Amino acid sequence: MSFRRTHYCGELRAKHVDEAVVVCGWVHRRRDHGGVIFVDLRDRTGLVQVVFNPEVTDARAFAEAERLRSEFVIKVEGRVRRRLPGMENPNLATGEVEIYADSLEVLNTAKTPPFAIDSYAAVDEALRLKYRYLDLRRFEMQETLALRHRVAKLVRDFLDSQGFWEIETPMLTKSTPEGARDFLVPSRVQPGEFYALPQSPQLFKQLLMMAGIDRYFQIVRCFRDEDLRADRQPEFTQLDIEMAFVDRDDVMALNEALVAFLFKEILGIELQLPLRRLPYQEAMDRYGSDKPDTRFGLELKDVSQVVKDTGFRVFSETVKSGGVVKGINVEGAGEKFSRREIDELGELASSYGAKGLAWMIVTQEGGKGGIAKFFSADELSRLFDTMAAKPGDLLVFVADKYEVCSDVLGRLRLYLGDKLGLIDHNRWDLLWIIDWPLFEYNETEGRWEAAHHPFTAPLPEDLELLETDPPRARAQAYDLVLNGTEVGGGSIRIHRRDVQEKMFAALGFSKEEAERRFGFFLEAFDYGTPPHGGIAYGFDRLVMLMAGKNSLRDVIAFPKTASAQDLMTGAPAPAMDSQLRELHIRLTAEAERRVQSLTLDGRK
RNA sequence: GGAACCGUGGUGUAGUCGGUUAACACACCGGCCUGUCAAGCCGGAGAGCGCGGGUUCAAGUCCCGUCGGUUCCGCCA
Repeated sequence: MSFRRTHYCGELRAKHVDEAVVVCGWVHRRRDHGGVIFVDLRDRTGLVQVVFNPEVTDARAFAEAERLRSEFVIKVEGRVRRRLPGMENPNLATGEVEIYADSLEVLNTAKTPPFAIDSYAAVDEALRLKYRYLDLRRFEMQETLALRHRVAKLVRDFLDSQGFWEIETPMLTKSTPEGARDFLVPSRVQPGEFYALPQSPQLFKQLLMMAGIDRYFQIVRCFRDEDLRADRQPEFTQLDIEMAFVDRDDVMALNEALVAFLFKEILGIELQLPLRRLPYQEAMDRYGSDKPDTRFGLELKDVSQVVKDTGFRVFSETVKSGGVVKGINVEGAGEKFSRREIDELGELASSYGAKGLAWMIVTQEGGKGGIAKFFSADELSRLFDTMAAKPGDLLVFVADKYEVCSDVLGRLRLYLGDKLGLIDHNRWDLLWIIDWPLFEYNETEGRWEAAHHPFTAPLPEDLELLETDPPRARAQAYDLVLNGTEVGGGSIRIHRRDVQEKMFAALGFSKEEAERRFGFFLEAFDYGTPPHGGIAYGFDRLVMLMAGKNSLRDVIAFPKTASAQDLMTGAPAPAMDSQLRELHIRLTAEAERRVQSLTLDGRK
């Protein structure tokens, strides 16, 4: 059967007047005036008004039109007419014209959908996800999917023009050491053994460099079995890039050009290049974050030196025992905030891990409230100096280890920036965070770990530190931060076996363990590995920010809920006993009981 | 693993300090209607309040548990 569609609904304009057209789509809305019937016909390009007029339309088609309902799928043959003067609809791209229908074919009827496709009212997200194919019919969702497609297309165009090859890497692979929990896939053929789904193609892209591919990229699905957030899904997409014979500046320059290209093409924005580079340590000092939102102030100030001898013991003792006292000047909030709001800040600080939040309000006479009474006039004036405080300001302080102070105040800063409306949402704030530490301390495990991953090269001048003082070693790593969200991160990689072995040693891997986990990779170093480096973007996150969305679910066609379920397909679901047997898997008694109850309730 | 918020016709909401018939808008069904475009007018049907238990003379309203959604902490780069 041929549909002979001549145009998409949303593309009809005045220039098409008098043309005979065939359009197909869904009935978006229907206005039945008894005599004349208007149908807004929808496809992915937009709406066009179709007119069924008994004086023009043949009687059979008109009778059919009377039975049309929302979401019926129809084909209309007709003629494009200019709308009568005064009848144009400026809200519609096709509003200058309409189609006079000659014939109508109902290709499919439709039940009334569980929520309105044409409404902009918020719909319960669970319902949207259950009927995702209906949700995706909404213009807003289609626009986002189109944007995502265009970003992907432009990425491919740009990287192709720069000599990159798109190469696929395995989904069924071996666990890579990226800290997150792996999704495992049982092997039927090798009883008791498992594949891991990739957390990223890290090792493969380095092996491609070893293979002489020189420039590789991939838009690739990655998997991490950790709890979800608005900006975290268990399966997500990375834009993965790797290049050989490059240094840090080469990689950063290429990526700046890429991002500038995307911003210009998608958003019409000219980025100022090169992008700002902020050393990690400075970001932590000033913003308490390794992905600072620098669209607003409220910077952190270190007052340790000012308060180290004060009578307020919480402060002086902290400094004496090697901690720091840092604060934020919440400008104007001394007058604006109620006591209740200040207490809320304290509760927030506690929930972020602070022992407490010290505060005071700056007045003409000095300070009042909170901890003001513990300080002499002289101490207050030096404190206000450091904090750049003026009457009416609210000062908040955390006294603790450096890491705790930074983290707590960094989070409070974000909360306050939002609460006080200091964030300019029209600004695109892009910057690099560079000079990362190579290692970071894992409190729970009680050991040093790779801050980025164990293949990150140290700064050349810090190579020595790998053996003498690892915690001080800095990495040739760089993160790209957009409006306070990490959108990409990468590094120059280690390309010499001796350095890689030192790295493993610094991480406390025994020779045997390194051999067992990465033997194949270490061996590859012996066969001529070029210097190389790259980056990986959170593709969904990038699209989310460019689309102005707050949730990853809005830029993924079929996302999972916060409890990692797919409400449409019902995944995950119990497996059949026969499947489990083939895979050599037996459920625990607890899992067995749970599956039983799911089945009995009819939930699965 | 923890916390908070939410769950009332198909959808979005209201429902006060527990009180007798659960309200409104949209959608839906029928009728009228030849220029609307979130069409209009008239009429109608549709929920016992996520589920289970408890307190009470009486429970959308209070309590406990549970399921689901969302957000945050932990986790995750």
